[in-house]
Amino acid sequence: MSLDERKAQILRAVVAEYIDTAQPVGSGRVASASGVNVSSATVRNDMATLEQEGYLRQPHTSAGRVPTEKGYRFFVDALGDPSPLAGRDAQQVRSFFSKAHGELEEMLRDTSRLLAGLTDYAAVVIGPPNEAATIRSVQLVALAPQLALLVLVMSNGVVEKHSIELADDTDDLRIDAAGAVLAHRLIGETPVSAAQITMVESASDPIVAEALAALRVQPDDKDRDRVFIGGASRMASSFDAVAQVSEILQILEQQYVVVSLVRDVLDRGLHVAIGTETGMQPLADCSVIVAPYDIDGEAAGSIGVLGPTRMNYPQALAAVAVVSQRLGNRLSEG
Amino acid sequence: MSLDERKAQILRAVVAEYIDTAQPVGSGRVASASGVNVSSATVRNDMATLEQEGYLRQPHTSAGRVPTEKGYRFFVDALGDPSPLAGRDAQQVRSFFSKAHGELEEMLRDTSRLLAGLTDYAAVVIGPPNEAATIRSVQLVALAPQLALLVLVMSNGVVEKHSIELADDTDDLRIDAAGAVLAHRLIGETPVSAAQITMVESASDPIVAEALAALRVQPDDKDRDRVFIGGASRMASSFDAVAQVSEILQILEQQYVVVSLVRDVLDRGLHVAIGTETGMQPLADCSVIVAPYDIDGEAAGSIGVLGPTRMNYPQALAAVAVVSQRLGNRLSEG
DNA sequence: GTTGGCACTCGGTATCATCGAGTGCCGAAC
DNA sequence: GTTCGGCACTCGATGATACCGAGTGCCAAC
Repeated sequence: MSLDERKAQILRAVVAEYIDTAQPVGSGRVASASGVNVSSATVRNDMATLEQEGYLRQPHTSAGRVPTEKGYRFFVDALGDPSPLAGRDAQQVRSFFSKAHGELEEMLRDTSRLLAGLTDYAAVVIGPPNEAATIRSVQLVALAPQLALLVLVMSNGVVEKHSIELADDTDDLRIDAAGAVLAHRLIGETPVSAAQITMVESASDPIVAEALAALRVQPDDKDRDRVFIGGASRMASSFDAVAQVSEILQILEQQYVVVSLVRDVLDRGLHVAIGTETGMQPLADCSVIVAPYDIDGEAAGSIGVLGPTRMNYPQALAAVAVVSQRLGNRLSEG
Repeated sequence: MSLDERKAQILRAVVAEYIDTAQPVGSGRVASASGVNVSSATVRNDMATLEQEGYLRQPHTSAGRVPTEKGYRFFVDALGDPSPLAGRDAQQVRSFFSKAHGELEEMLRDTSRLLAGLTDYAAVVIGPPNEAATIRSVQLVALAPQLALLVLVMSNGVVEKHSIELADDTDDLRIDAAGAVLAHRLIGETPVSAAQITMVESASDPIVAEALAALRVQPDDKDRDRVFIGGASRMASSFDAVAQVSEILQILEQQYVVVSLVRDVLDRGLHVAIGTETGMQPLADCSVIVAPYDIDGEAAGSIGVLGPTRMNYPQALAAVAVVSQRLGNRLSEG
C-alpha cells in the first residue's frame, strides 16, 4: 500500500528533521515545517498511521517519532536523481581531479580522503580488479643471496610483487634466465590465465616453479591491496557509544569484510543499504552508499561511504555519484 | 630528590593498580596490596608527600589518587629490562615469524596487526627508509597511449612507482630506449643521488626528463607509503569520550604526523613518551612506546604502539621489544 | 476529513538526603 | 621520630521525590 501525498510529505519531513537534529521529532515541528499546511493534530493522526505501517517508531510513549529502516528506505527511494553538490564541494571535487596526477594507488587513496572530506563519513575506494587486466611487464630482481622479487606490472597500472626464495647457490645468470622465461610466457596473460599456466621449465628450474606458485595465491589476499579507506575518524563523531565506534572500526579494518559488503550491495543492485540491509549486525545503525565507476565504459571498481543510518543521504548520494563519475573519467583518459 | 624505598613501592603500587582498574586508588587498597606492610595511615602520609612532589594527583578531595605524568615516568623508568612475554603471547610471536613469508609490505602490515593484537593498542610499523637502499632494477612500462609507469625496485625490497605522461606520438621503441638509458644510469644509485642526477639525454628525450623529475618528489610523500597502522579500533575502548577517540584517530590517519612523532621520540633517545611528552596536544592522555629494529646490524625502521597513558607498560614494552627484535632478525636473513 | 481542546504519559532535570570511600590530622605507642 | 589507630570531615555517587513540558491519543465540533 502506498502512502497518500500528505503522509509521504510528513514522513519526509520527519526523516529530514531527524537527520538534522538527531532528536525524535514531534507533530508540532512537522506542522510548522514548510510544505505541510495542516494542524499538528492532523499530523499526529497521520504519524500514528505511519507508525502502524512501520515507517516510524516511538522511542517511548510521549516522545516524538524516529524513522525506522523502512522510513529511511522510503525517504531514500523518494529522493530521485541526486541533486548537484553544493558549490564549494563541487569546486573541491573539480580542483581535486584537475590536480590529481601520479600513480594509481596514490590516486585511489587520495580519492578516499576526498570522499571522506566531502561527506564527513568514512569512505571506501576499491581499485579495479586485476582479473581483467593483462600482464605488461615481468621482472625478476635479485635482492639478496637467497631472495628475489617477482615484479609484475599490469595493464591497469597495478604493480604486483611476490617474494621468491632461492636456493643458496643461485647466480645472477640463472635468475635472469628464469626472468626471461617468465616474461616470455606471462606477458599478455591475465592473472587468471597466468595462474593456470604450467611450464615444462618448471621441472628443471626451481625458480620458475616457485614464481608460478606465487601467482596462484588466493585472490582474497589480493583484494586487500585494492582497498583504500579514508576518514574512519570522521564517523566516530556520529555515534555516542565508544563500544559501537570500536566495532565499526573493526569492520573497516577487516578490509575483506568491506569488500564483500560492497560487492553484495552492488550485486543486489542497491546503491544504498540501510541498517540491517548491510547484512552485518554491528552495522545495524549504519548505512552504506555504493557506486561503481567505469573505466573506458567497463565497470571497474566501486566507491562508497559508510555513515550512520541518519546520514545526510541527499548530500552523500550526490558526493558519491559525482566522485565515482569523475574518478572513472580520470582513469579512462589513459 | 629521590624517593625512599617505601615511597617508591607505594607509588609503583598506585600506578599498577590504576592501570589495572582505571579507578583512583586509595590508601586502603595500597596497604592491603602485597609488598607494602604498613598501615593505611602510613600510606596516607606517604601519598600526601608523593602528591606534593608531583607524582600523584587527587581528582577531588576525598577521592583516591591517580598518577601524574611524572608518576608514570617514575614507574616506567623503574621497570628496568622488559620481562619476557606471557607464554601464549610469546607463542603467537614465534608462530607469526615462523610462518611469515612473502613480500616486504605485506609483512610489515601483518606485523602491525600482530603488535596490535598482542598489546590491544594501536600499532605502528615504519618500514626501512629508502635512503640507504640502492636501485636494483629500473623498468619503464607503457600502459596506455599517453601513459607509462616507471617501476624501481630497491635493494631493500621496496618497489617504487611513478606515472610518466607521454607525448601523443610516443612509440614503444622510444620508451624502451628511454628505459634502457634510465636503467643504465640509475641502477646502483641511491634515491638521494638519483634525484641529483642530470643527464645529457634529458635535453633530447622528454621521457627521460620527466622520469628524472618524478624521482625528485619530496621525501615526505614517500614516508606515507612506509607506514602501517594496525588495530586503531582497539584503542577506542580505552577511552570514554567519543570526541577524544575521534581526535586520536585523526592523528593516526595523518600518517606523517605519526612518522614525525616516532622519529622525535627516538631522537630524544626515548622509548616511551608519556602524555604531553609526545608533544601533541590531542595525545595528552596517550603514551607511545617506540623501538627501532635493525637489519643486518643497521638501524632500519621502527615499530611502536599508541595507547592510553594508563597502558599496561610492562606488557607493551615486552611486546614491542620482542617484536622489533624478531622483525629485524627476520628481515636480516635475506 | 480537519481541527482545537484536553487529559495523560513519561523522560529529563533539579533538589535533597544518604552513604561511604577516602582524606588529613592528632595523639599515643613503639 | 616513625608508625599507627582513631576520628571528624569532604564530596562524589546513588537514589528518592517532585516538577516540568514536549508530545501523545482521543473526542467532540466544524
